[in-house]
Amino acid sequence: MSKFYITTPIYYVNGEPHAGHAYTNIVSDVLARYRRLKGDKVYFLTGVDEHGSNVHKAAENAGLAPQEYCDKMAPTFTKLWERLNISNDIFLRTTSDMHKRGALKFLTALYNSGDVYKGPYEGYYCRPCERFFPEKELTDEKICTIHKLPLEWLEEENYFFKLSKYQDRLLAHIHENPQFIHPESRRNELLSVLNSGLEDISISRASVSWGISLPFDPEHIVYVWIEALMNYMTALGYETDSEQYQTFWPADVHMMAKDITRFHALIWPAMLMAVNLPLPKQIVAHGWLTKDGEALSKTRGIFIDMDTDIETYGLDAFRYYLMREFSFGNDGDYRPARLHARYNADLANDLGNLLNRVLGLVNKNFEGIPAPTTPGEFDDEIEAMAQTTIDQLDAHIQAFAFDAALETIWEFVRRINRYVQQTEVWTLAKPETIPRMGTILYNSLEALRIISVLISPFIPDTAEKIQKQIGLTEFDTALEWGHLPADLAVSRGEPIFPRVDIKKQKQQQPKAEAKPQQKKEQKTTNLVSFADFQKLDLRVARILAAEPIEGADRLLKMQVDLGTEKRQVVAGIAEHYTAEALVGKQIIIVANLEPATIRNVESQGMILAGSGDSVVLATLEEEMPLGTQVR
RNA sequence: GCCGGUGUAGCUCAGUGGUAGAGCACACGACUCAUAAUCGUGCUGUCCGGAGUUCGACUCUCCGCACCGGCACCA
Repeated sequence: MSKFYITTPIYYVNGEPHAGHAYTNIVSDVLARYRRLKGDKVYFLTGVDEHGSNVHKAAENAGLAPQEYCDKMAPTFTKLWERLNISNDIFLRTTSDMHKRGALKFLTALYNSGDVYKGPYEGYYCRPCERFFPEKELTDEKICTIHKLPLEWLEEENYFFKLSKYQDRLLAHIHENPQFIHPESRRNELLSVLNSGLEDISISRASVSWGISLPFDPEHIVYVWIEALMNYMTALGYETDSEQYQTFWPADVHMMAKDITRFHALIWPAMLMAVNLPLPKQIVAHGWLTKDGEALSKTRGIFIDMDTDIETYGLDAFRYYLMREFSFGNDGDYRPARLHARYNADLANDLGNLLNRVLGLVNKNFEGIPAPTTPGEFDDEIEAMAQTTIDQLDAHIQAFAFDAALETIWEFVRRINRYVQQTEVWTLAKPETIPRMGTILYNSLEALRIISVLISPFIPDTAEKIQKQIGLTEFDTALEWGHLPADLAVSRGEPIFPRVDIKKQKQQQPKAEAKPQQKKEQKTTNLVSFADFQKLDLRVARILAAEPIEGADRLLKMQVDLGTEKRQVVAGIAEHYTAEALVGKQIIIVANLEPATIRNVESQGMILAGSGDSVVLATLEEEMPLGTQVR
């Protein structure tokens, strides 16, 4: 027996959980359940990240104290995990004492390692850019390449972690442990990041108040990302060096979406190296979900309506679909129509109907499950296939190939349907053949029992339902053929997956179309005086010509007519507008913005556009003379 | 623009240096124990395009196109 510690990220509480979170946790849940099935000692962590300025702001907007806000938000996550049947062993909140104390201990250790140093963070700073210029970008004149303004020499107090020091060790580790980052595409990506060099990272924020103070300098709050990573250890009781911690650290799998691999595969291991602790075994990244081919977007109201689909098809169908249809690691397109197809074809027709037909025959012809007294054709093949299915499943799960894993199980399901068909069991209810009939039905039920065990990590409720109908009172996880006792009283109930016809589904459509989510009110924190506003010179202009800028995906160079003069402007809208589509359009530009050079092209103004998940140019309701002031 | 990946039946995808496969969908047939289920048979493909290596390439090399991801760019 080995141990298996799997973690999901801890999610920011400044928003409701969505389908992406659900996917991460379901995948992790499948792995956790599978390992438990194999007899491993499993610890499964999920939780929420409650600190940092984003949470602070969200609380303010909600008119709550940060802690109050967190207390209100955390249950939206726990409720979802219950709904999705997530079998986590702990739900960690970063405002818990356990976490805070553990974090302090870790930070102290990190500090004592000598790899933390206090600024002064000195560098050339551009105020309009609000950022420091890295060495690489500095010119001899020490001028901001964007604003053409002299850079200021600035010193800011900050704590840093010597990430750069670990570049070689990280490289070596990734090379020596090919499994460390999964899938390989992410691994390659991170190797290329490593090869281009690491810079030290700031681990504290002086301007933030909602968080954990550095134990060695209470004036500073630990940067929320750094704090969050430590949760994987604090959740085990790192602070007290508990038995739990001794048993389970290092983590076997850190599961996450692809966007946060850098923190987990580079920064976190380097931090652990610094304090001389073992590294997690595997960083595993999955892709993002899209919906009917479109990126999810709050503002455009594109989201996955889990509630409706779970209501229509049941939780297990939802879990099954996510695991069966998506190729793990790649982005997956969530399509309710596909869920529907999978539900009817795989769950209702193949599996549900198989159980139903076999139990029907047992009910009609026997008192309880018949004993397998009379071997015959195909029996050995079925039994052998049970074993190969078990073996192949294991290989696929090791490789995170959940789609292949389920496909393998379903090949077996289909084989049993064929077995029933080939043997024509229903014709054997005659005195001379009834023992053979009983044997075939026993074999079919035993196959179904093993199938129920194999699918239990994916669709646990269904697995239980199957065993209940077979007549088992306690869930039997044995994978040995023949474990099913004869004479059990079966209790054939309602079909476990009643077919859902399309009409029904269509009726649900209006509901699914739903409400584009209302944009959360964003409180404007920085008020601007009217005088300041008046400084802006906004004007109506027309685009005369537009062309892409070579070497930049997002930029378009445009000639615009202001009535009195013509200007050249650069705008980052190439991903949303083609050059041709722009010509002739009336738009609004900021006419008195200081010129800037972008990608060696001078921009003498700025075009206004709504800018969120998509980008839409700002125009006037009706055309007006060029040069008209906008205010 | 740089780095990496993908491009195979209507759909989702597997695959091998020797002239292509699975599931779904579709058509026809069988069967009737079962949830209009199941089983069988069949169906369609310029295996992205071009050039090259080879006796022979979908599979290797190069060039190109499209799409996806990472980085840069986003006044």
